[in-house]
Amino acid sequence: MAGKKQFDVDTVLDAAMVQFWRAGYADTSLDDLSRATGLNRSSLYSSFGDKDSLYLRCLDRYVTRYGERYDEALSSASEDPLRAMREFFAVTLKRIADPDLPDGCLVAQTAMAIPVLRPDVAARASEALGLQRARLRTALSAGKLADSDADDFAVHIAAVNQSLAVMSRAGASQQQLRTIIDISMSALSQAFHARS
Amino acid sequence: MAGKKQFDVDTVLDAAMVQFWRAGYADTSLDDLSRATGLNRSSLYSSFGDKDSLYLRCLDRYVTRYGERYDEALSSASEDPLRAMREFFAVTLKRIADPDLPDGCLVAQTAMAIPVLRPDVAARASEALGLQRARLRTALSAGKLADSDADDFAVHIAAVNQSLAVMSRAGASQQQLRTIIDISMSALSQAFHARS
DNA sequence: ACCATCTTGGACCGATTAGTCCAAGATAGG
DNA sequence: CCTATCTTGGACTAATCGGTCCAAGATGGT
Repeated sequence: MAGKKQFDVDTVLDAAMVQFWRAGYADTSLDDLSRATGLNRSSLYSSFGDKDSLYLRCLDRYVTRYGERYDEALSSASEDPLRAMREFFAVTLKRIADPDLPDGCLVAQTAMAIPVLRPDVAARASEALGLQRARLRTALSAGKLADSDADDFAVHIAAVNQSLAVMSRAGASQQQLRTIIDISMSALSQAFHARS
Repeated sequence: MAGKKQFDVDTVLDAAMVQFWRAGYADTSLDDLSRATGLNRSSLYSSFGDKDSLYLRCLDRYVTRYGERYDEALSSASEDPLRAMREFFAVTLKRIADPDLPDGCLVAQTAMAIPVLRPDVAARASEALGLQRARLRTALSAGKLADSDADDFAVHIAAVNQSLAVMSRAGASQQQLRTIIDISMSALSQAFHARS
């Protein structure tokens, strides 16, 4: 042991994640990462491997961090599924409203780049969307929605959630994003009332 | 007057458009464009200007081409707005199902890259989404939906349409895309029945 | 048939890319 | 305090980037 790391790994990963999130994989150079993290190329390589490895780590970090928040939002689904779903969307809205974070979504960003990404990175993005769908389906089932409806709404809500990423990038207002969500919520509400 | 162009401009623009659409702006090099179009760099430059100009032209081409199809789909809105809206989505579904075209959507692709694009290119993508919203609002109003509902559904449907781009990139099936649409259609159907 | 003019292919440029390497400095154990 | 070991900054490489240039060839008006 000698020569102590002169930076905090979590802080650096957050900075790299934000950089990738804002500019995407292709438009983020190692110089950009170096500038964003305050580390130079050598330290970046010795600590995190090459650009792909670092990207994968940032993507996992993103998926885990917001995955936890989505899980938490959905935790009350068995008692009040509509409220749980509103809280699910609130996680995304809050993230978009945060001025310290980029608009959009790192998973959506990655998904759009799938044709030019390394297969393993592309797979990770697809997995993340699959996980999101599974999360939603479980919550909707717990909220007593019929299985087939739960499947359908899980897909729909995951998609609408991704649409917020695109629309926010294009400058949609928080009000508009809420409108997008409200209409899906009204459909979900109908489905709950229709069941009996 | 002399030296005739040895290629068809429309064919070349289509090839360039597909290339940008599939790989995005940053991941498309001039060599890629040269390969995709069969033209070499000199001809590309002399005919279409630099990379940004060509991109803008491809984006306009995309917006115009599919804009016309969306308009046509919505043309029956005053008689049967629900059918018109289904046909609107059918334009997107058909495009995604076409094996000769990339998944996703060039406008969504562009929107996701807005933070790193030249301001005028970014503006064009936002305009395209605004145009889409306006198109939908007009159709819904013509279909006798209350103005406030027409505004809301226009935003929602434009967003859901973009979500199909993200989901198709991540490998969603036609069946899943249809499910996403159907739930929005059920909400729209409700709104029409609720009016009186 | 000639020639002015346009298109074309390929060589070329400086800048930037991802990734490597190593000498110099910092650190902690003994 | 000494030294073995780790981190760090910057120089470096080969490849690729967007963009330019020009000689050679093709074309159409006269």
